[in-house]
Amino acid sequence: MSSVQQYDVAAAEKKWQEHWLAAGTYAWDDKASRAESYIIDTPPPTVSGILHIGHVYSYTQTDLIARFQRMAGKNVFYPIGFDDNGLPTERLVEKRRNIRANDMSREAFIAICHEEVQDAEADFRALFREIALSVDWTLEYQTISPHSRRVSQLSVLDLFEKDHLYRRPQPTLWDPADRTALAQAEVTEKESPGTLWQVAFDLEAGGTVEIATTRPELLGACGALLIHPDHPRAPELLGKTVLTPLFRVPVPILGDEKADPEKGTGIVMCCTFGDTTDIEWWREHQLPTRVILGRDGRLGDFAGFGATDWPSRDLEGAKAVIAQLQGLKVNAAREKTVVLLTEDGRITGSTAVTRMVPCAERSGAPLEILVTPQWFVRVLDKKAALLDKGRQITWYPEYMKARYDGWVEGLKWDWCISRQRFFGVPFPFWYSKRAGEEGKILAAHPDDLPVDPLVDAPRGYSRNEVEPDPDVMDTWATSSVSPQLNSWGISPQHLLDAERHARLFPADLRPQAHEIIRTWAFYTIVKSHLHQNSVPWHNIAISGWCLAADKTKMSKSKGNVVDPRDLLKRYGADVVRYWTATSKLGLDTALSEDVLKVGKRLQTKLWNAARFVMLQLEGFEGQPTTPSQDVASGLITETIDKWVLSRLARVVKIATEKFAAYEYADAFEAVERFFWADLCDNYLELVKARAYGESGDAQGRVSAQMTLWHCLETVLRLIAPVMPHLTEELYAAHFPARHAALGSIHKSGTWPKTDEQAPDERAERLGQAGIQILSAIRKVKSERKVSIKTPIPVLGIHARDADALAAIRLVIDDLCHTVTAEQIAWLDAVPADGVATDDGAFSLSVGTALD
RNA sequence: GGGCGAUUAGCUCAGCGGUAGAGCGUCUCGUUUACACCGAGAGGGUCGGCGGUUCGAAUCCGUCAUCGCCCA
Repeated sequence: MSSVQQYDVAAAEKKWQEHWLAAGTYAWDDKASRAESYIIDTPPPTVSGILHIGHVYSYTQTDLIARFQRMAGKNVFYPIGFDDNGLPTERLVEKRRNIRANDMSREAFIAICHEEVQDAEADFRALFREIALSVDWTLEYQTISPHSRRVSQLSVLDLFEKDHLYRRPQPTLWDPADRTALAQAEVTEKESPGTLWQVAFDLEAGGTVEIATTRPELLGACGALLIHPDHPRAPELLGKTVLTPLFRVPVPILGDEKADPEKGTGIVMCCTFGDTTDIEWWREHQLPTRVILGRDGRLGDFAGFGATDWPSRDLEGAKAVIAQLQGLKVNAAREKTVVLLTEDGRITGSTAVTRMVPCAERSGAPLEILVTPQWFVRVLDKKAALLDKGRQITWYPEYMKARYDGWVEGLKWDWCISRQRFFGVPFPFWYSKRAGEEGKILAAHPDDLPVDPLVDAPRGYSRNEVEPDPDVMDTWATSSVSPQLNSWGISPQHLLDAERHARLFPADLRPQAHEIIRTWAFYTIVKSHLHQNSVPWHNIAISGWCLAADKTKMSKSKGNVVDPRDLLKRYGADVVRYWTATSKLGLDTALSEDVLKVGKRLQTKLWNAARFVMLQLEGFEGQPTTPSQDVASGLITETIDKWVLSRLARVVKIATEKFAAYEYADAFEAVERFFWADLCDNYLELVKARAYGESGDAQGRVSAQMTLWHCLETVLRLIAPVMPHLTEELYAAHFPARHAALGSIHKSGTWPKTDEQAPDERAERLGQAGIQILSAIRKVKSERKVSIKTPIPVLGIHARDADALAAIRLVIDDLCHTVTAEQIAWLDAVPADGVATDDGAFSLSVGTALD
């Protein structure tokens, strides 16, 4: 028994964190079979983000599951990685160091990125250790490490070999601010005020056609007008040719049902490229490509303008217009074009409208669609298979799968994975400059990976015979291979460690925040499908967001951001973990001081209850086995003892089932209720007489001690996933021999077995009689405003029937001490002043002593 | 505009076909030898509105409203 009266949270948490790290408590056993293992594919956090309480929330949720699985006997593979690649890091570095990547050499910039990443990683590592994530730190990985680069490059090689990857110039989402191609998943639609202009085009044969557009600056890129076949003017206009205003380029009027007859004038122009519909029309009607926008988001030199596929009937006039637009950013070009159109008398009307503008999620800049050569992963032709993979994964909560399905069904673009950036994994490709095979794609040999095409050369070629691929991979392209990276195997064709791969792939669990289902979860499913025709994981657990106390998103501008390190300093890790354990998967949760305070109280309560139990066990020399065995062998004899052990058995069963179904909040709630209500408020009170040994009932005392021992020992294990430090501290202090044998309460196999003990319905029914009377007397004494210790000289009890009488006789000795009844009178009739118990089984008379 | 969540006691949330639950807060009481970061008791809700199915609905269906998210 520890003589310490107060639990020193900070000291204990630090002590055990250091111990676990040094002892390798959470080490994965690389000899464990697949069946004995539980594999977690932890998504590596992007280290360029700030440390957020949301990290604590979601990563702790994963840890609760990991700890349960480990204690339940699994060999848990629980790695953590850091995703440091990519644009987010570049932007952070540029901001922090006040530099521009373009102002220095690529090597110098990348070196700075590496430095910044070290600091950010250290912060995350410290936080994750402070909240006691039970990760195996020897498995830590970085997406910039040589192994990660090797696997990422192997991934694209495998896709390339299987023809799932292609590179060609085609319309691609383009972020003019960061000057890079983007994928559909990185687009966010923003509402923006705009104007729908009506612009009059001259029909070649005479007359005019009014079209409606919000983007008149693209007029020079117009390739056709589209009209719905049911439009009133369709019969008259279809097949005719118009001349674009200002540029005087002849374009056809085509019929298409995607032209909304209700919108604007019902006639629209198709340009290179205003939106995705333009691309569809361009493909379907084989329209010419007319490039007027540059990569910097400014109007360019209209290269090719005036040639046969882009002729003008007024070349000089058009060139004068071009000269005025060239170099202008899109918005300025729009204003200028409107001025020119107005001067030319072409604007016949305008309406203020709200447009949905596709913007880059990162930079916020409005996106353009440019034709650039990029690497694309074929996904559009695989929707059915990807939906099928989604069905093979169990989603927690189940309704989150709809987000995945909706995303897959709505895909419009193949997945563009090249980025025109610096800090990322380069593509292992070169383009031949040899005569006769110019432009031929040369892939690196798998054994040579990782390669830097700017430095290395493909086998059989010298550096000056090849042109390196200049781009780097999208950060998702590299972070979506974590299941392959950790299992050392990309595909049956590319296994780096076949045995390890068989043991680790697919994973059992993927934790994931809900807003990145369409990116991270989706891409990871794509990769495993294309590489291995497999799901990457069997289960995916979706976590919600941590909101501020006012239930809004935390944001710097609102000033309601909570630094997780402050929270940890104030409450300690176990209490913060408790807060996490009270909310369910998938749901957003508000940070709540109330809940944290309850966690703090639970911590103290457990500490005190453990002290009390150990006081009663001083000098106890019994050798407890399991509750049911100790009952069977006659060591545990008293009804109240069997009652609490049965309640305990029930809780073990519920907690085990709920935890296994990822319902850790329900699991822990059951544990907490048992501990506080059944064990502390009722059992510990009822058992005191025997535990103190004052009655001289030696066997009754042994039974009490055995029971107390089992209750505490089991409860500590049940609470261990949520409060790992406190339970380890108490287990080590109160069960030193067991603790020494195990090394830690958190080791594999320490979860209470449901077959160690079974609920005993008879004991529960009998014990319930005592609880009923206890409760009724507490009520009487409370109503009469007297202490529970105020003696009742004669407690009269009338039982409804023989069963009730038999039940109450079994617990009456324990009960008398608790309610301070000095004598019992068994009544044959319901007493006149009787107080009935809630279940009506008994009627009690306390006499006049309490009045 | 489509989809998905949420809407239950003052607050935070659980329950998801069979007589409304927990914790916090409130009120009353209690120095009971583990714990006042405690214990006992009390009060508090026509389960967002309206329809429907059912012997019976917070729970299933429809619809509307408000909030949030995802996607157009």
